[in-house]
Amino acid sequence: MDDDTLRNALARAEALCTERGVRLTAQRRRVLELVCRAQRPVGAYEIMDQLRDGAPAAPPTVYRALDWLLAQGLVHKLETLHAFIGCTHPEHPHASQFLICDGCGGVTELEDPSIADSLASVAAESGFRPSRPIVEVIGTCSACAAREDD
Amino acid sequence: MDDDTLRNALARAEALCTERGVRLTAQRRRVLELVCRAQRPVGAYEIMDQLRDGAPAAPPTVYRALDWLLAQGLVHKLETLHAFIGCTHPEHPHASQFLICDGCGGVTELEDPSIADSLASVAAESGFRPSRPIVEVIGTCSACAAREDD
DNA sequence: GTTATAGCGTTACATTGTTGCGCTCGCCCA
DNA sequence: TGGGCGAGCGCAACAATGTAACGCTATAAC
Repeated sequence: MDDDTLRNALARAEALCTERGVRLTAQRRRVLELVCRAQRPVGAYEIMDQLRDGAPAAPPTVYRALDWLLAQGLVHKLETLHAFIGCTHPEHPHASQFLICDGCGGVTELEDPSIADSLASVAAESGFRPSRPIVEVIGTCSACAAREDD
Repeated sequence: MDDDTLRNALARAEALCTERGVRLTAQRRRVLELVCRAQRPVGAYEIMDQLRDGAPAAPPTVYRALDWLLAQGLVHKLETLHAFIGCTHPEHPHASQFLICDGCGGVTELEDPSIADSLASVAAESGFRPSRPIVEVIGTCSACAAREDD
């Protein structure tokens, strides 16, 4: 994420929080900035490491910030990687899908209605009420696949 | 899982391994039996606890057995729970989906082609080659929903 | 201003998963 | 038939991730 995009993302987050009447504190903002800047999944302890310069933060501090950012939909957690990534469209609540490349570590966030619909209808058939649908597809991205095919 | 079903599952596993020319050793069988008997997600350390009677097993032993059982498709790992569950139809390779109730902790394994197809086509659009599609839906099962509605 | 509450710091700890090394047992083949 | 080879396992230590509990501080509401 280049500096402009990053500033843009942070500004949007700020606006969203104001609109919602919730507090994007300095800690939360610091963590959000680090997650967004990375443009790849970052672990909680990696965030802590980056925070050592300046005001160091202990695990509970970082996890509290991350939990809050998750609740606000500003970041996502990738369960298979134990890592976090900035949300690409936090304006509305959504059920995302993630394509995770195990070659380069890159992650693509999708928001495909057909998948969400399939999930919802299958769940409905069994009377199940989804609250948090998690879709993480491990595989090889097109760039890495091309490299492998050499 | 009642005793008959369990014995059946173990017998099927045994047959599959013979057919594949791989070794379902005593350790692996013990772990598989514990996972299948539970009928709910069990953690690796929970398995270790159950193994204390008899021959105790250290973490690497249990994880090695679990990794092997995963590779053979005899158990699944639920990433969101850090837990394992017996596969309900290990005969063929498959991409499963899981409905995970956060009320009772019960898990339903599905194998719905519409979801798998949606995932595959969306991945294909971006040139992504899926190797391990993970779908875990957290929510409330019908029984727990009924109880809540009281 | 006073007070209730959300946020944060700190310590200690819990849970989950891994690395490395060496021994043994079963299997293959000369 | 026995020599070697590799898969499997025991063991010790450790790494990574995530939590609990408690009290202080700063912000917001009245």
